[in-house]
Amino acid sequence: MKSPQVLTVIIVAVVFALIGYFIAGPIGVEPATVAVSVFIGALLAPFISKKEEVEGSKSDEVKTLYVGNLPYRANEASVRSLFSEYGNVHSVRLMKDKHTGKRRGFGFVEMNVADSEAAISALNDTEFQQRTLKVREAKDRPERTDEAVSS
DNA sequence: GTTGAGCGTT
Repeated sequence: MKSPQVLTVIIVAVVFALIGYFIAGPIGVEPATVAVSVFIGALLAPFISKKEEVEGSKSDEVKTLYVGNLPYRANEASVRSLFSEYGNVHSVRLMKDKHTGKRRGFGFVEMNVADSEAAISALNDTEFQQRTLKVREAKDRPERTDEAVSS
C-alpha cells in the first residue's frame, strides 16, 4: 500500500513540475525555479495530508469496554493488570458515587480494538476476586469534550 | 463498616 502511493506521488510531482516548466515562460518567470518549486510542493502536500489521516485513525484504535459485576475491593490497578494481559490498556476508570465516594461496582476500560475483542471473549463471565465479571462493549457516551459552564 | 443490577467523568 505504501510503495505504490509513494511512486504515484513522485510521478504526479514530475508531471506538475513539467507543466509548471512550460507555463512559466509566458508568465515571465524562470522555468527551472517554477519546476523545482512545484515539484517540492507536490511532494510535501500528500505528506502533510497523510499525517492528519494517521492522527485521525489513531483515535479509532481505542475502544471503550464496559466492565460490570466488579467486586467492591477491586481497584484500577488490579483491573488494569488483568486487562493488560490481553492487550494494551489505555485507561481504566472505576465509577464511584460522587457524594459518598464508594465504588459502584462497575467501570470502563479503554484498549485497542483488536485487543478489546480478545479481552471480552477471554474475560467475560470469568471469575475475578470471587466475582463473575461482565465485560462488554461500552455504549456511546455523550461527548462533553468542551469546557462546562463555569462562573 | 453495609449492598449487587447496572453503561459514565475530567
